[in-house]
Amino acid sequence: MAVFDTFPIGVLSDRSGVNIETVRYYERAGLLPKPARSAGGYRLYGASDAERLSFIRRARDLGFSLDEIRRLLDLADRKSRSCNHVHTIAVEHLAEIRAKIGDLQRMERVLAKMVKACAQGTMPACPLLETLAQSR
Amino acid sequence: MAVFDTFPIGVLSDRSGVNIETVRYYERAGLLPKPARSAGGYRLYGASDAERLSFIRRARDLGFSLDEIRRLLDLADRKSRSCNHVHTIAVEHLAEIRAKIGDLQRMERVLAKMVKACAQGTMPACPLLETLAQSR
DNA sequence: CTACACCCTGTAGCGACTACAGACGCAAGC
DNA sequence: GCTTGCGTCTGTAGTCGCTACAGGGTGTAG
Repeated sequence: MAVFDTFPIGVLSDRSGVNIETVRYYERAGLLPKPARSAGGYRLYGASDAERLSFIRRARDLGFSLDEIRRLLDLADRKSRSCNHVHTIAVEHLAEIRAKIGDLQRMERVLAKMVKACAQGTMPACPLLETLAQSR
Repeated sequence: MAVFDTFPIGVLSDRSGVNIETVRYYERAGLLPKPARSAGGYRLYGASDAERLSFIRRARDLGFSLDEIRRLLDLADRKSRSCNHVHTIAVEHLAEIRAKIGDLQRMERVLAKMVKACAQGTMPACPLLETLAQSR
């Protein structure tokens, strides 16, 4: 019968799409539990580790910081799954994302205006540099 | 008559709104020239340094990397003010900003949907955590 | 038995700062 | 002239989220 099938770090890396070095980094950072080891000292992972790592990767893709993810994992681990806490973290994070979008859009507007004003030819003075040089 | 009036780093910091430590960092990073020194070894700055630092700060506010700023300053210093180069740097940077905005907007959509699906009450299972845990 | 891919630890690097520790400079008050 | 107290100096280490080695050990297929 199939016992717990375990796999080394390279397989985990391939399955989850997370770099080997990053996996070890997550372990050091306390996001992944310390895995079992083979006789020779190799890390041995199981299916639950792959799941956890996938969770981390998806949360990273959504822009959560490792600290936020740590808190999410804690909530999941403790099964004190008070949806409240999770909801709070997500809402705060959403606000951060929206603020960043706003900042970038403001930058975009200013830059686009500058670029438009700057003729691409070679000119005695560059309006782009001058715009930046002006004191406000 | 007023000779070159110079001022120490703290005044430069106040005038430009750039942290003292950051000013020294910019010097190490080659963005600011090495300033004159007082008999006691204090850095002595002049008006042109304040201008240069303000240029850097405004460019940073627009999201230019220090490397991009170094290139912009080089162009300005050499007076080989080929507007072409400056324009190219700005256009590339604008594309980066737009890409970032796109990424963040995608994150926002996914997160907002998740948050909406998650009732704020205390539930046995949290739809938010589950959404993240699902394999795709 | 050898070759080779894989894995191990530990350390250093990135970018753009920020935060010290421990020493020195400088101006004003007494 | 001496003390007080702030400003400044250098050098180093920390932050975040990785990534990239060096220099060794492990596991396995031919």
